[in-house]
Order: sequence, then structure tokens, then C-alpha cells
Amino acid sequence: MTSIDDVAASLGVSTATVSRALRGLPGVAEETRARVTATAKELGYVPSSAASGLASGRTMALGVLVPVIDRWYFSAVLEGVDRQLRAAGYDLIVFSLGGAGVNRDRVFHRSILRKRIDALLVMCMHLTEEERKAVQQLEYPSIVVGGAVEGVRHVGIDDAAAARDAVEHLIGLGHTRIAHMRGGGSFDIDFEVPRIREQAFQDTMAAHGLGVREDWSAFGDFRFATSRASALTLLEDPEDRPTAVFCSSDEMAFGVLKAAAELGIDVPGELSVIGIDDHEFAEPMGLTTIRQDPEDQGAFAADLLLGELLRNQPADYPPSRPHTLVERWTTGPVRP
Amino acid sequence: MTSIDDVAASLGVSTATVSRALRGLPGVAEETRARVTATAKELGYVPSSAASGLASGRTMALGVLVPVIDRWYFSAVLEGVDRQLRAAGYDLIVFSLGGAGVNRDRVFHRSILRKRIDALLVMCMHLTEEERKAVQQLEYPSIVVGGAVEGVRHVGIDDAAAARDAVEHLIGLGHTRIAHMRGGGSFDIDFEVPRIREQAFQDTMAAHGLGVREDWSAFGDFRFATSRASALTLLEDPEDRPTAVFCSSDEMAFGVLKAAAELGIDVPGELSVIGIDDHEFAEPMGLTTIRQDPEDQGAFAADLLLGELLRNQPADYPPSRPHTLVERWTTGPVRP
DNA sequence: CTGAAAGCGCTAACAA
DNA sequence: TTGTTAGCGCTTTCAG
Repeated sequence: MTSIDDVAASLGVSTATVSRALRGLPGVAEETRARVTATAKELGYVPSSAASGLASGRTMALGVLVPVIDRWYFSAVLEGVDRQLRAAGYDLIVFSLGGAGVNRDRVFHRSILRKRIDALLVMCMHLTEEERKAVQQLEYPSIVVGGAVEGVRHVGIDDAAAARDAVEHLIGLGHTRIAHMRGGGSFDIDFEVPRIREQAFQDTMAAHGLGVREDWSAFGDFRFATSRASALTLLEDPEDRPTAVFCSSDEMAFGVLKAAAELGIDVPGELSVIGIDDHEFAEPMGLTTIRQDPEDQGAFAADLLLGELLRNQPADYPPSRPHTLVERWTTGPVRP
Repeated sequence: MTSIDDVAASLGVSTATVSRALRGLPGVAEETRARVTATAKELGYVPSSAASGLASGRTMALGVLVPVIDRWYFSAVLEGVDRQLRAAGYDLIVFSLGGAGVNRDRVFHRSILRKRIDALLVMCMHLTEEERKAVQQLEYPSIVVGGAVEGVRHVGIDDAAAARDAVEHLIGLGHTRIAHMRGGGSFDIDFEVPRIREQAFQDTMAAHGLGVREDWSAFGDFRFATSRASALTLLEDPEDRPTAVFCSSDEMAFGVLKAAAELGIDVPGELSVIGIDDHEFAEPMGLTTIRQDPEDQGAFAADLLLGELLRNQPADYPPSRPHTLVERWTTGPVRP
């Protein structure tokens, strides 16, 4: 492994000069810089991040804490984060809690506080009291993406408004018998988001003088399979079923669509379905939904953190990222 | 930031003892170890990974190179990798090339060779000649997951056998008019896998004396949307269309199913569809498919690398991970 | 514009 | 069982 000393020795300059030249710092003769750059390349010199991290205190890495990696929202945010990091020459370290809460505190203590990263991005999820405190007391910048976590700043869509817009779209089409396919639950992934969307559903219904039926609150766990199974029950009685279903996520909307297809229910003739997300499959499925852009959210948060690292002071920003209604073909006027 | 010296000073022992005690090395009195552990915890001491990495040469981090993060296969592999790393106390650094090939070499040189990781896992994708060489010459263990990369060892399913099994399932049901929805292309994500599956399709057809039609080779790009669009054309003529479609991935199979539904084609009555993957949606969709387990592949590869790091010598292993046919409800006997 | 030298916080012989 | 002593490979004052 060729080190900075090798480069310095081979040129007869000091390591300080090599370091300065390679990092583009001022106060190096252009001619020297050129020679250093050339020699470094020739020798295949690559600085050790451990050494420079130790010496400078900056690791050039950003950590992202996620509940799981392989779900649409989280991996999309990661993609957006990574895009910005790449541009800035930062590396991405992913701390996954891996679904259920095994060794959560091990992950927290061992990795996050280990001076391995310059900033931390936390994906929306349920944190324990202790974890929340740990994040708040981090000595480097941090931010939450997605649902809010009390006492920590965050960026994401306005979940209540997004849910309200979805429900009002259905109401605007004349629907009054509206069911809700809700998320949250088993994975402990996030407490707030599903609750906020549920609350917004109820509030919006109430605001329009519409009642919500307890048995029309179906549990879909933010997943296709669970939602399909729930919807099979929800929609089974042709004499008494909703004319529209508001789904707290697109994946759950797909489940409802699948169930409707199996039951021979025409969409949107007999049933309107709306989701939230604008998942990759939403467009080819023709799903009407409230679009959000997790990549944008991740990129925005990463940029924010990167900027703070650069200027060494907290930045001001609007917490809400946009959402918009995308009308496609799964919603339509209620049938008289 | 409390350092190892603080802990040592506060106990009146040497830093060496603290280091040994905390890392569970032998040769420390149990009583001493207990006191050290307690004090470390009390003072909130967390070792600096930069410092220990520099001193020991081990970073306790593993790198994973992916073409993109937010696709089913890649994020699932990541999940499996991460599970093993977590158990071993390793951190996960994700190097994403981010779809198209922007700054690819920057990523390679800046990050991968930077002594930030102890081992590298490369997700199947198309590497340039130079990149392949760089990976081969890495001075730490590396492995490819998914499709093979010439000159680098790898783990994954036997793609040819998987495709053959899928096609033979269709042939076994009496189908002779079989189309192929193929992947590969736009993203440059992987050259080998789509090609191998295509070749296996053709070989298997030939082996059974069946012809393949050029116009029945549809391009689905491994994606739902693209596949649906292709299938709409593939299946449009009721007088002359395949009775079965072999899809090189489940997402593409979903696209075919969607197209069939839109065209009013009964599955499996008029059309059989089989995929490869066993995507999360496959079961609720009732899709017959060749199951592979990317999480298992990731975990297996990570374990292999971790083991080699531990024993400091290359391990022997069977390169192929299992695949199995999962029969559900999208395939059936050809209609006379 | 360049060099010398003192660490950054830990680990790993080697002694004791 | 514990302590001493060198570094690991960089960055960063401070001089020159």
C-alpha cells in the first residue's frame, strides 16, 4: 500500500506539501501541484480514510439509519441520499435495524457513535426514548426523513395534508361510503405516519359530515399481501360494501385492486381506489394516488446535512416537501 | 469525546489494558475487565473506528458495490448482507454507481480503494475492463453476488438451470407456442444474467424440438412498466399469439399479467405466465415462478467474506445457491 | 510557497 | 496479568 510518504519521498518534498497539493488547498505552486498529482497517480496512491479521518476529525462519510433496507420508501430515499453524497465525495454507511428490534442498542452504540460518520440521517421509524435522546445529543448534524420524530428536526411530506387530499378527492367524486386501508403495526417501523394518515382520514370524513365505520378500517400493514387479504374480507359482501377505499400506501392499493379483481368488482365502476406514494408500479397499474418523491426527500436532507458540514452551522429550511394528486384510472364518480 | 486515555486514567490502568478488556481479549483478570467495562460505560466511551482502524489495519466495515439501490434484487441482497454484518459487529458501506455510469471511476478510486473497508462484495453488473481488473487486484477479499463476472469468484443461482426449469415447466404442460419476456438493456446493470437466461430459453426450446419466434422475444427491461407495454403488443393478436410467456423476472411477469388482464385474456386458461425470482408480490399475485432468495445469497456471501477475514485464508464453497419451482396459479395445461 | 514536527486515538509487540 | 513503547498514515500548526 503506497502511502503519502512514498509520494513525498519520490518527489523530494514534504508530506505536508503532498497533502495540500492533493486536497486542492491554496498555497501550493501550480507546478508543484502538477508534479504531486502526477506522481501520486503514477504510484497509485490513495489516501487512507482512517488516517485522514483520525488526523482531521472528518470521516467523509454520512450514516443513514433505516428500519429495513428493502422496502420501497427506504431504498428510494437511500438512492436520493447516495446521489448527493457521490457528488460531494462522501461515502454512505447504512445502519439497518433489520426489521424487528434485535440488538438495536448494539447498533446504536457500536456504530453510530463511533466517529465513523460526520452526520446522521434517520429514516422515519419508532425510536425508543433512549434512542431519541441519543440522536438528539449527537455531536454532529442529524435529521429525520419521513415522519417526524419528536425533538428532532425532519423533512418529509405533510402526511396529514396528503391523506386529506386523497380523501377529499374521493369525496369530490361523490363517495360517502369510504373505507380506509391502514398501515403500521407489525414491524414497528413507524408509529407516527400511519397514525397521522388515519387521523387525517377520520378528520376529513368528519369535516364533510361523513361517518367512518369501524369495520371499514382494514389493516394492510403497508404491504401488498396483507392488504389483499384484508380487502377480500372488506369487499366480500356485495350488499354492504364501500364504494371507495383510501389506502395509506400504494402497495396496499395494489392489494385492494387485486382483491377487487378476484371478486369481480369493477374498478372504478363499482369501486374507487386511491393510494399514497406513486410507487413505480402505480403508473402502469393506472393507480390514482398522492405522489411523493422519496428520492427527492433523501437528496434534500443529504444536501442540507452536507451544507451544514461545509459551513459548520445549522441551516434554515422548510420542513415539508411537496405532494400532488395524480389522477389515473382507479377512481371515478360514485355510481348512483 | 471521551477517549481510551480518559478511561485508563480514571481507573489508573494502562490504555492497553482498557483496549484488551473491552475487546474481550484473553489475559485480563475478570475483575479488571469488569471494572473497565463499567467505567467505560459510565464515561460513555466509544472507541473511534478511525483510530482503531489505523492502528490495527482492520476497519470493521464491508463494502458493497451496487448499480442501484432501489431495485428488488439489490436491496434484498443488501438486507441479507447487513443481517450477517450486524451479527459480526461490522458496518455496511454502500457504493452505488447510481444507474447510469456517471463518475464510475471516481467511485472506484476514491472510495473502494481507500482502506475504508476490509472486504468488498460486488453485485452483479457490467464492469468495464479496468474495473474488473481493479476488483481482481484488490488486496482484500472480494466476491460477486448474482451473475458471474469473469475472473472474479461469485455466488448466485445457476441462471441457466433456473431458466431451463421454467421453460420446461411450460413445455411439460404441453405448451409449444412460448414467448420470452427478456431483461437487460437500458441500465447497463448486468450483461450476463439476461443473456444467460435468454440463451437457456433458446437452448431449452431447441432441445425439445420447439422453435422460437423472433417476434416473440419481447423486451421488458426487468421492469413492470416496460414489460406491460411490450406484452400489450405481444398479445394483441388473438389469432396468433403465444399460449405461454416465460419471463426472466417476476416484475416482468406482473407486467404480462397486467397486459393480459387489460386484453381480457384468461390466465391460465388462455395464457400461462411464469417468472423468476419469487418477488414479494408473487405469492399474493398467485404467480408461478422459479424462486431464488437474494437475502440468502447476500448473507451467504457476507459470511464467506467474514470467515475469510477471520481465518485470513480463502474459503472453499459451492458457487451455486438453490432455486426451486413454485407452482401457483398462473400456469396451466395448454388448451387443446 | 514549503518543511518540520506534533499529534489524532488506538493497537500490538515486547517487557516486566 | 499488566504496563511501556512504538507506531498506523495522515493533517495541521508554526516556522522558515
